[in-house]
Amino acid sequence: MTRQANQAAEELYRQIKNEIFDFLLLPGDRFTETELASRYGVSRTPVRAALYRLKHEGYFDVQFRSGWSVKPFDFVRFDELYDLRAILEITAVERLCQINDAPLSALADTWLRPPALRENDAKTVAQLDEDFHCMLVEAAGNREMTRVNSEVTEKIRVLRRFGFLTQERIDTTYEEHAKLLKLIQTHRWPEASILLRAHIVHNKMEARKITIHMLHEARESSLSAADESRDHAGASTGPRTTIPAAREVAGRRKRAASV
Amino acid sequence: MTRQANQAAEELYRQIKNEIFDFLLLPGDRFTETELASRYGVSRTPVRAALYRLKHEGYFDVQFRSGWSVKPFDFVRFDELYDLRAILEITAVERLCQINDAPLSALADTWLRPPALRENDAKTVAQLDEDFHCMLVEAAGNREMTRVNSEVTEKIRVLRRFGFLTQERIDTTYEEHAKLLKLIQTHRWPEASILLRAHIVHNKMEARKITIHMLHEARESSLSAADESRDHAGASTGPRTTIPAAREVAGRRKRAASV
DNA sequence: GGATATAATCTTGGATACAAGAACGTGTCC
DNA sequence: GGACACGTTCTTGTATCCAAGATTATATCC
Repeated sequence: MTRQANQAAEELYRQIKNEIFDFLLLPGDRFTETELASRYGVSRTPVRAALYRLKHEGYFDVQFRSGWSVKPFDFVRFDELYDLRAILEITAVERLCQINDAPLSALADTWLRPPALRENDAKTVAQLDEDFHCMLVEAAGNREMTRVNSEVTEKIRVLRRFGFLTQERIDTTYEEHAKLLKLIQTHRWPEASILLRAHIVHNKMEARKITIHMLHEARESSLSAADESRDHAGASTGPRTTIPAAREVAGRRKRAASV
Repeated sequence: MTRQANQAAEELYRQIKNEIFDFLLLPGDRFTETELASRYGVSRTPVRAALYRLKHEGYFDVQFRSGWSVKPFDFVRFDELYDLRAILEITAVERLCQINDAPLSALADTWLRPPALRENDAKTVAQLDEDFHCMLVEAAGNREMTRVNSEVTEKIRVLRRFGFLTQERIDTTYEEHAKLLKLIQTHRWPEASILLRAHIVHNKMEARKITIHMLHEARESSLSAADESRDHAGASTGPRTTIPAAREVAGRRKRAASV
């Protein structure tokens, strides 16, 4: 068994990204490489590799000799990401509508089941929803399209994760996904397209609304809010050694007053 | 004037990427961090930053304790990239067709000029062609779409650069671009879409054909072919200090027999 | 010559050292 | 209190060091 290349850096990349998704690192937060290095018990080298990767993906900024910061929320950018996602998914659905044996049985198993068997946990449904939309694109067969769609999906995860906090949103999601699958299977392209775009826009508005609220909460009571969101999402299961209250991160620096 | 962050690494990133575009680094070539570091007169640290960035963008592979290699050409992947590009550009054109004041005057200046004033140099036309297609997407106004399209454009540049070696290809490009601009200005969406897709597919086939030929040539006579393509494209104008014949790169390693 | 065991050399990943200068705190002056 | 000067601390970017093991070269045996 040959060791994976850049193991520590890869692991850090995932963990730090999860800190953003879990609102442990809030938009505008400032931090240093040394802080992360000591939190994770490694040297600055792999931390820098992970941070630079995340910077190139648009999550962080770095100021020369002055530290790092989490990019502030930019809802115009989120709109553009949602729009790009819609373009890719609608194109995928258009193509799936034109073939007879679209490989969607796994999705059908999850989304066409009777209401009694549906999932109800917000976190679970959020993950299922991501999988649904990504697998739709994947089924269209273009791996580059799939890759870009997955990246876009991750970038809006921080919003999207809050789209399933009410039973009404979960029910709507199940109904719309089921409807979409049926339209694809019966090759009803125009209706499928219209439904999917409405579905995406609807979710976007909902997620944005709740995100602004959550962000406000996290700002108000830093520690408790962070713990709550951590409990709630629970994404980081890795062997984190000593990560004392990540909200302490800002240290003497002031957090920028960004949305 | 505050210094740019990661200056050496950023510059290396551009230069090494250009080595790929210029066929100085051929698909399958193997090399080490130390080689590049001494070629560019820096330490391994910024080289590693640049290489890892390029690796994440899909240009390189790295084997733990065993060196780096240029990803072999994968024409299926190129097809998928061309297809993704077509999706983005056609969507952009669809949207441009629906507005009255599409900001395309700069493009019109370049592509609607009388034949006597046209560019004829292959390298220049290749750059103009890239600009045309990227600005078309940019004009649609979605920055994320623009960003992805630019990345995709770079990834197929290594093929596309050979699409303008004959006068016939240059003339066809001028005619089709002019036609497309007129269709957009007159809001003739279906025709514009069909023309653009045909244009992209046509260019793809042409570029692929020539690329296979060029690759073969570069393999046969390493040094001269490299120098010629360097002269021809001349992309790297930076302050390269001591870069002796980059084709020596492989050293004792064997180059994989990849397309 | 050809195969095999063994030693020398290379290579990456991560830790550490260092330089230039940005941010910060403190003391001083008014 | 407020502004400014100055010295300390902190931070990033790059170079260098080191460990583990992959690769190559060499010696040995048949």
